[in-house]
Amino acid sequence: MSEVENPEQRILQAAKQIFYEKGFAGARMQEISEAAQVNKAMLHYYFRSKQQLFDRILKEALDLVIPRLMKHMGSDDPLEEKVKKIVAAYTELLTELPHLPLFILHVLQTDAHDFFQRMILGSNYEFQPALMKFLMQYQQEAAAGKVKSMDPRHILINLVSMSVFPFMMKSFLVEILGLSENDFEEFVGQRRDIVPQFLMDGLRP
Amino acid sequence: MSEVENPEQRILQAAKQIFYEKGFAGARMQEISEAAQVNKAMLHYYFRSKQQLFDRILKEALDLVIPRLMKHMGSDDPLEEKVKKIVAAYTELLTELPHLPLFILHVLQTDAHDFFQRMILGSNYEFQPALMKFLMQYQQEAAAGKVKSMDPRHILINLVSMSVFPFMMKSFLVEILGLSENDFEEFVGQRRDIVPQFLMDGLRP
DNA sequence: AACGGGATTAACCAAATGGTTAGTTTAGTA
DNA sequence: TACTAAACTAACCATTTGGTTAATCCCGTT
Repeated sequence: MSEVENPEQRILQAAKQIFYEKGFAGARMQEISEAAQVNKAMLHYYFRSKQQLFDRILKEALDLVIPRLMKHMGSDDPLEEKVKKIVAAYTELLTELPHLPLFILHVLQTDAHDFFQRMILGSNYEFQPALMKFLMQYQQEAAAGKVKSMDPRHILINLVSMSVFPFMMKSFLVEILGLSENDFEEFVGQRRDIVPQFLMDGLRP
Repeated sequence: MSEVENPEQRILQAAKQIFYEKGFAGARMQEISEAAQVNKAMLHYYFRSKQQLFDRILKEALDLVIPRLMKHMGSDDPLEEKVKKIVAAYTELLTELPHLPLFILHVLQTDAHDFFQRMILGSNYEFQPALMKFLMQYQQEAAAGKVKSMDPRHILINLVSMSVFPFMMKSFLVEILGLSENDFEEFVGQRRDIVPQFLMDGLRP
C-alpha cells in the first residue's frame, strides 16, 4: 500500500484497515505499527493510547458516512427519487468500505448508549432531523394517497436493511451461491435498481 | 443465573453468553470461569483450549439455528405461506438470541472459507438443498404467473435482510427512536406480519 | 558550527492472558 | 477400609500486550 504519506497518515490508514477487520479487541498495536512501517512507540506518540487511536478511526468513519447518507435522507426530493438516491449512496459507500457495517455494529454492541452520547449527539451531524424528515415525508405522501398508509419506521428499516445487510453477508453469498468477486459486484449493482423498485412496488396504495 | 447444573454445563452457558457478546478476541477465559463459578483450569480440563471452547459454542449455535430455519425454507408450503413461516421463525429465534447474527458474522469475517468447510459442508445440515429449493420454487411460481418474474436470489436476500437486520440495529433503533424494551418487542412483533405482506405486495406480477 | 525542539528508536516494564502442573479432594468400588 | 480414577484447586509459567522512557537522530535557526 502507499508508503508516500507522513507517518501519522500511515498509522491512521493502517489502524483503519486493522480495526475495521478485527475490531478493537482483535487489533494489536504491534500489528498496526508494522502495517504502517513505524515503530510501535510512534502510535502512542501521535495518539496516546489504543483507545484514542480507535476513537479517532471511528470518528473519521462517522464524519465520512453520516453526512453522505443524511444528505439524501434529508433532501427535498420526492419519495421515490429519494429512495433511489439513498440506496445508491449505500451501495457506493459499502463497495468502498465493505467492513464498515460490522465495525460500527461492533462498537454499538459494546457501547451503544455511550456511543450515542459522545459520537452522535455530541457532534453536530444532522442525524435525527434527517431521519425525522424522512418519516414525516412518508406520512405526507401517504396522506396524499401516493403510497400505502403505514408506520413509516418500517419503511425506513426495510430500506436500510435491504441496502446494508447484503454487504454484511458477502462472504456468505460468495460461498453459498458460488460467486466470484465480479459476480458479487454485479449482484449488488443489480440491487441498486431492484431495491428501490421493489420498495415502491410494495408501497402502492 | 442458574447454578444448578453441572460444571460443564455452567461453563458452556457462561461461554455462550460471553462469546456472543464480546466475540472470540474480546472474551477472557478468566471472565468465563468466574461467570461459571468454576476454577479457570476447569475450562481447559473440559475443553482443552479457548479455541475449542469457542468452536463448541459455535457448533451448538449452528445445530440449533440452521435446522430451525431450513425446515421452513425447504418445506412444500406455497410461497406466501413459506415466507410467513420463515419471517416468524427468524423473529422468534432472534428474540431469544439477539446477539447471534453479529456473533456469526464475526466468525464469518475472520474465517469465511474455513468456516464453510468445517461447519457447513462438514456437517450434514440440509443447507444448500433447502436454499436451492426456495430459489426453484420461486421460479416455478413466477412461471405460473403468481409472482413477478425476477432473479429469486434477490428475493431471498430481501427476506433475510428485513428479518435479521432490525435485530442487529436494536440499540440503534432504541436510541434514535426512543424505544423502551417493550416498544422494541412490539416493533419487531409488528414486522412478523408487515415483512411478509410487504414482500408479497412487492412481488405481484 | 553550535543550539534546540520535534521525530524516532530500542530497550524496557508491569499487567494480563492462555495454558500447565503438581498436588488435593471427592466419590464410587472391590 | 483401602484403592483408584475423576474432579478440582492454587500456584505457577511463558508469552503477549499496551504503554513508557531515556537516549539518539534529524533538521532548520542563530
